[in-house]
Formats: sequence, C-alpha cells, structure tokens
Amino acid sequence: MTNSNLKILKDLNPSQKQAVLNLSGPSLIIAGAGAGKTKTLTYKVINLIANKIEPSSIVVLTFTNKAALEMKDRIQKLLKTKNLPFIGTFHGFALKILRVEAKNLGYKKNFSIFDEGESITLVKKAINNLNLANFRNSANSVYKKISFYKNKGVDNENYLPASLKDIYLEYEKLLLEHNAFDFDNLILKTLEILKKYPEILKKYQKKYSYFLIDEFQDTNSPQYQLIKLLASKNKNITVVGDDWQSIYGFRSADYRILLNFQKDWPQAKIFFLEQNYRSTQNILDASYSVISKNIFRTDKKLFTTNGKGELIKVLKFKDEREEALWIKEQIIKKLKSGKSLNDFAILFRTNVQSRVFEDLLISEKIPYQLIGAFKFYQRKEIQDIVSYLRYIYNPNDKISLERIINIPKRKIGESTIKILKDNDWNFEVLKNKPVFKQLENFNFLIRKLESASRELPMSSFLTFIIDSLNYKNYLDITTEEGLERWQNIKELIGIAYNFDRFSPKEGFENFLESISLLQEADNFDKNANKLTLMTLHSAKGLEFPIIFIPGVEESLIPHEKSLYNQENLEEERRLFYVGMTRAKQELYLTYAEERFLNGEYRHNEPSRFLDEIDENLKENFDITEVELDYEQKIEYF
DNA sequence: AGAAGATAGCTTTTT
DNA sequence: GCTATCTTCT
Repeated sequence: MTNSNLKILKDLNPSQKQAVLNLSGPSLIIAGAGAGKTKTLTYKVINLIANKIEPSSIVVLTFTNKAALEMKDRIQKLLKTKNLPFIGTFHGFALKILRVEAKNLGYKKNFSIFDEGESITLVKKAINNLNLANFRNSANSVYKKISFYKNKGVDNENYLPASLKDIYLEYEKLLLEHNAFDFDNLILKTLEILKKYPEILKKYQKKYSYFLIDEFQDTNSPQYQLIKLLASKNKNITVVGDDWQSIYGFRSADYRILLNFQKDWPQAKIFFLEQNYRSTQNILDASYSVISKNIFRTDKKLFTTNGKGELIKVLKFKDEREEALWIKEQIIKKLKSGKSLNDFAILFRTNVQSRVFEDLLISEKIPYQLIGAFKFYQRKEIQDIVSYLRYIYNPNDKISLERIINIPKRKIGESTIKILKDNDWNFEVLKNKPVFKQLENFNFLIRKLESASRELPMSSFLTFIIDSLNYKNYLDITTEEGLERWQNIKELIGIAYNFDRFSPKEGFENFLESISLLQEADNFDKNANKLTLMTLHSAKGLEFPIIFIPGVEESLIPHEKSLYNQENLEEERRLFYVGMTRAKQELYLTYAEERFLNGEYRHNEPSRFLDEIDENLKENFDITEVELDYEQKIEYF
C-alpha cells in the first residue's frame, strides 16, 4: 500500500475503510442516507488504482451523467492523473461497446440514438403502417408500455400483451431501418451481442476486470444482466446502494436485485454503512419510524453524532394557498435571522404542486430554481438544429429529415411530405413536379453542410449551419419569444465549443453523442442564491439544512394510484423517506384540509405516513384557526 | 399555414 | 378544469 493511499484512508470511518480496503471479489455495500456512499465508492476506485490496477480496466457506473461528472472530478482531484477509468452511465457504457460491435446486428457505424420524442414519432409511424385506427392517438402511452416491458428484461416479445406485440415488432423493424437505437435498446442490444457472440464477450471480459455500481437499488434487470455477464469471469463487482431509497420501480428498477445480490454472488462480502453525517438524530429517528413499516427491506439502524436537534414540525392548513403563504413567510423569517435562500428546499410529490409556489415567489420577487421543469434539449429551436446534425450524420434518420425538410420554410408542403413518406423519401418520384426544384436545393444544402462537417471544428460547423439556414432571421428576434429562442441557440453553440479540441469528424460524433445521452442540462446549482423547488424524486442524493414537504396527504403521498397495492405503497413510503432524509437540521411536513386538484376542490385526509412518525419526535400545529397576516410588506429583496 | 375545434390524460423520470 | 397535442377547417 502506498503512502498517498494511507493518507486518504484517514478520512474514512471504520466500516467505510473496510469497504474501501476490500479490493477484489464481489462486494455489497449497503449504505444508509447520508452515510457517505459515493465517497466510499470514489475512494475504492482510488485505492484500486493505488494498488496498480490499470485504470482502463475499471468501469464505474452511476445513475446520471451529472453524478458521473462529479465523481470524475473528485477522482481527478485526488489522483492528479489524466488516466481515468470509465466513469459514466449504463447507457454511456453500452454505447461505448456498440460503437465497435453494432455492426454484428446489422447497424452501420454512424447510427443514431433516438430520444423519447423521436421514439414516439417512430411508434406513431409503426401504428400507421399497421393501420391500427384505435391506437392512433396513443403513440405516447404505447411507447411507454413498450419501454416498460423492455426494461423488465423479458427477452421474448410473446410476453407482451397481444395488442402491443405487433406494434413492438414493427417499431423495432423501423428502428433498424433508421439505423437507430432508442435508449432502451442501447442496453438490450449490447446484451444481445454479448450473449450471441462468445468471442466478443470474452474480449470485453478481458478488457474490463473491475466493475463498481452506484445507486444499485435503482438498477433494472437488463442493466444488471449486462454487468453480471461481463463481471462473471473476474468476479470483481462492487455495488453500493440503499434498498430503502429505491424509488424508480415505476420504470422497472428493481431493488430485489440488491436484496438478492448474495444469491448471485455467494462469495460476496457485505458492508453496512450506518453512520449518518447529514441529519439530526430526531430526523433520523422520525424517518426510521416511517420506513420501518415497510416489510420488504433490509434492516439497519442509522446513527449520528450530530445531536437530537429540533422536533419535526407537522402543520395543518386550510388550503394549498395558505400552506404556500405560510411556508414563504417562514422562509423570509429565517432569511432575516441569517439563513440564505440556498439553505431551503421545497419538495413535492407531483409537478403541478409547484404552481402555487411559483405564482407566489414570482409576485414576491423571490429568486427560485425549479428543477426538472423546462428541458433544454426538448425546446423546438434546439431540436430543429439538432435534427439537422442528426440527418447530416445519419441519412437513414428520416425522422430528423421530416422535421427539417421545411424548416425554415422552403415551400415543401404537407402533400409533398406525404408523397415522400409513402415512397421512402425518394425525391425522384417528384421529378416532374415544380417542387422538385426545392427538393434539389435542399439536397444541395445538405451536401454543402455535410462537407463542412468534415472540415470545420464543431462550433464553427454549428455556426455555419445556422448561418446557412438564416435561422436567426427565421426566429425573428424582434419578438420576445424569438429572442429567447435565439439565446438558446447561442447556448448550444457555447456547448459546441467544448468539442473544438477534437478533429471535425470526432468532434461531430462526440457532440451528437453527448447531446443524445446528456438530455437534461444539469440545471441544479447548489451555489446559486435561490430557493430550490423540486419533486421528491429529483431530490435523491441532495441535502439541505431546511426542508419543507407540502401536501403530505392521502392521495398525494401516498399517491392515489398507489393506495391499493402493497408494493406501490411501500415505494411511496420509501419516497417519503428519501424526502425526510434530505434535511440536515429542520423538517417541516404540511398538509391542507382542502386542495384544488385536477380541476376540483378535494378534501384529503392527512397522510398515514404522518401517523407513523413517533409522537415524541414531532410537534403538531393547527394553522387553520390562526389569522395569518400576509399584508406586511417584505423589504428583504 | 395558421386558427379553431376535438380529445385525451392527469405520478414520479433518466438515458 | 387545464393543457398539450392532434385534426380539421378556412
């Protein structure tokens, strides 16, 4: 063991240290909320490298790109080396293999990755091809169902409900025709290749000998199958997770994979990380008294040296407006006593709940950030330009072609597009029509852009496209909307600058890859002096000194769609647990007697989860009888 | 090609 | 009851 390595170990508690020192063989690290999961994983990677394990043979898998970036940062700082392991998402890792091996399944190497929107368009096409009139308006839900089944990891389409099977098969056929993968197929097709070609499997088993997986409780079956296969030779697989925090069952994540880990890997060593560094003892005890009502779980008891802290505050309001007003007042009061806006987060079960807070915060001019609201890459103007890139890169991508052929307007109308669609986009069929001139011009433009793609660095190439299209003019920046869209385009160019260090060809490929996989610009900025609003789901992995959870009511949390099913109910409880354990110092749980929801006033009972908190850990307040004085002018901002 | 009319869906969300 | 999306009308 090296000296630098010893120095690092001093930062760890005994159980973390044991987990980090255990280098080879299967290992399961069950870690509670705030117990230093990611830190332990990061240090284990560093320890592996310190023990002369070749970085390129190590694969670290995280739940999001953002988590991957953060870990990369941490490792780079501690190691001061450029030679890093693969650190990324399952999808990113699968893509790395597919770039080399997709040809085995009949894909060309310039394949595309279809995002959700493009995939839905393709499902629509499948439905039209099959003439299934009663599915005409349900491409969205059909796509979601297909995706759910794919993620279950059932590799036989006969398991699909009969009504979906035909659409599924047609959709898969279309994907191949478009030379494209949807998100799910990145994983599934990689798995298929490794199963089908033993020599390819061997190659990657040799190449990658250490696997470490974060947030293992939210892994789904195909993802696990993929890593299980690759790790089966060397058996160096480390997983870190907390079954109590598994909250993505609705998209086929399965925490039982974590609970069954020892069955699959009988030699596995188990480590429990139970010391919490985040919250007060009261918050830990209160959240434990809730989560302990779940039957399907491991048992562990978290502790902290942080002291008892304040009691959990449970408050009752007349309606959601009063609830929001009170929370806002409370925040302002605390700001005056020295807290700052980024000490607070308001966490809710459903996105619609953010509305009442947004209205209030806007009128009071309180700066806030709403996480997961508008998605940069789903904006029309971004998709327009990205579709040009995709079509230039992969001419089989007719979904992108259809999107751009008349943007900006070039007099290629609906009827023309219909004819082209019916003829596999063969422009020649319109040879004798006046519109053919327009089509030829379009082809000429694409050829011009394509040759530019081979010569220019990424940001210049992008600027060249935008100029050639006269896109700024098309957006009409004299309108407020147009100006905002133009600013988004400039942001896209800004992102492209990061790819200028590559050759034109590589830069283009990497840029496309990164905007396909990095859907959400990570818009949460913990340093911004803003109040944070987000769903309980997006709060996973984060922490704040003071947490408000509004709407702690039956039919919100637990959500009404999960009330009558034990499995779903337990997931709701875990979700609530995740919310509670985000708090470092203070936790406010609020509910209203009446709430405007789905167009009607509804009366909800207080959530059963409130009853599950031990009486001696909470204080109840009834604010329905108190006259609130909201008129006082706030001069704070 | 854009506006008006019709209809579905309405929990959570990353890739 | 609101909104996003698709269809049909002008």
